[in-house]
Amino acid sequence: MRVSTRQVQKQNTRKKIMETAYSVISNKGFSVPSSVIAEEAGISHGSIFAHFPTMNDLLNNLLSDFGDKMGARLHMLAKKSDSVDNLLKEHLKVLEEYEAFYSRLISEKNRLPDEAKTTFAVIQSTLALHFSNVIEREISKGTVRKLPTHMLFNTWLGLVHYYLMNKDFFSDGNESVIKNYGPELLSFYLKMIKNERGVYE
Amino acid sequence: MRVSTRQVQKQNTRKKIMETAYSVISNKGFSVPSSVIAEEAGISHGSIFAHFPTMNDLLNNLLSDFGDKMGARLHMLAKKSDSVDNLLKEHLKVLEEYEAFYSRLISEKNRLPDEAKTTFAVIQSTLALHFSNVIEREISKGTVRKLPTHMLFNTWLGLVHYYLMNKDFFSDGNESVIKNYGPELLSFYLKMIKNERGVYE
DNA sequence: CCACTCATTGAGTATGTACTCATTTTATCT
DNA sequence: AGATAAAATGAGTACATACTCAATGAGTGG
Repeated sequence: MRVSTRQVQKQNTRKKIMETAYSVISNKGFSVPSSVIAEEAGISHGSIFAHFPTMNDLLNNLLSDFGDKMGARLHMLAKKSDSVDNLLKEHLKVLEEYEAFYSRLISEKNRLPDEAKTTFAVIQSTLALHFSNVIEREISKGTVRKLPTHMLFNTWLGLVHYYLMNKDFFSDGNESVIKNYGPELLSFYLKMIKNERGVYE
Repeated sequence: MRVSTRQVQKQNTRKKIMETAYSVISNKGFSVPSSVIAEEAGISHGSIFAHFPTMNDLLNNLLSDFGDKMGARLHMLAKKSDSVDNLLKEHLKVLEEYEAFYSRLISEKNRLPDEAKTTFAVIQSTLALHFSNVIEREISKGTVRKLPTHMLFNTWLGLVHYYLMNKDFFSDGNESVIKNYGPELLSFYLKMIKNERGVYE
C-alpha cells in the first residue's frame, strides 16, 4: 500500500496537535504552555517537538492555516453580497463561526510572532476589498452617505472589535458576543451610514 | 526633624520605581521583567521587592494611580466641553497625553490582574458619563442625529481604540497615532453623527 | 563617637516552561 | 519470526524570571 499505517498515524498526530492547539488557544489564549496542549491532545509532551521544531513554528502554522481558512470564507461571501446589509450580515456570520480564535488573535496579535500580523492583514484586506466594492457602489447609487470608504470600514471593524475585545464586559461567560450583539451592531451601523432620504444628495 | 532623610530616600526610591515602571511598560508592554525595571531605574533588583511585595502589587498600584490620574483629567475636560466637537477634541488631547500607557492597557488588559479591568472601567465610565450628557443635549437640540447614545459612544471608542491597537499598521515607529489621525477621526465621526440639515427631524 | 536601625543590595532559590535525546513501542520488510 | 526503521515517550536540561534573605553601609539618637 502507498499510504502506510505509519504515515497515517503521523499525520493524525500532527492534525491532532494542530486542532487541539486551536481549541485550547481559543479557550485560554496564546500563552497556554505546550504541556497543556500535549495533555489535552492525549499525547506526550515531546511529541509536539517531533512534529514542530518550536512552539513558534506550531503557532505560525496555526495562524497561516487560520488566515487561509477565514480568508477563503470571506472571499466566498462576497459573491452573494449585493448590498452592504448582506455583506455585513455575512461578515458577522463568519465572525461568529471563528469568534473564539479570532478574538484571541486581535487581542494578542501584538505580542505574537510576525506571522500573526500577516494573518491579520490577510483577513482584513480581503474584507476591505469586498467592503469597498459594495460600499462604493452604494454610495454612487445614493443609498449610502458620501463618506470616505476607508473610514467607514475602520469604523465598522473598530466597533465589532471593540465588542469582541471587551467580551467580559458585554457578555457573561462563554456566550457569543456576536450572537448577542451582532444584530444591534448591524442595525445601528446601517442606520448611521445610510441615506435616509433616498438618492437626493 | 519630622521628615527624616531616610524617609525621603525611601519615598524617592518608591517613586522612582513607579515612574520607571510606567515608562518602561509604556515602551515595552506589561510583560517586561522586573529586572529590566530595576536596571532602568538604577536600583537593585531586590529593592523592588522591598517596596512592593509582588510584581502584581506594583502593577496594581500603577494601574490604580493611572486610573485616578486619567479619570480626573477626563472629569475636568467635561466642564469646558459644551459641544460634542469640543468634548471629543479634548478627549483626543487627553489620549495623546497618555497614549503609550493607555494603548498598552487596552491591548493587554485581558491578561492583567483584575485591577486592570477596574482601571479601564473607571476611565471608560467617566468618559461615558460626560459623553452621554453632551450627546443627549445635542440630540434634543437636533444637532446630533437621534441614535442610541451608548452605541454612539461605543462607536467612537471602538474607532479610536482600533487606531491605537493597530498603531504599527497606521504609524511608523513611535509617532503618536492620535496626533497623526486624531483630526481625521474626529471630523469623520462628527460628520457621521451630525444632522446636516439642522433641527428638522 | 558609638550602637542601632533601616533602606538597599545582589547572590541565591523556586518555579514554570521550551526544548532534547536516549529509550521504548510499534509498524514494516524479508 | 527476527531485523530494521520510524514514531512516540518522558525524564532530563537550559533558561528566564519572580521572589528571598543574610550581609552591607548609611542615617539616627544618645
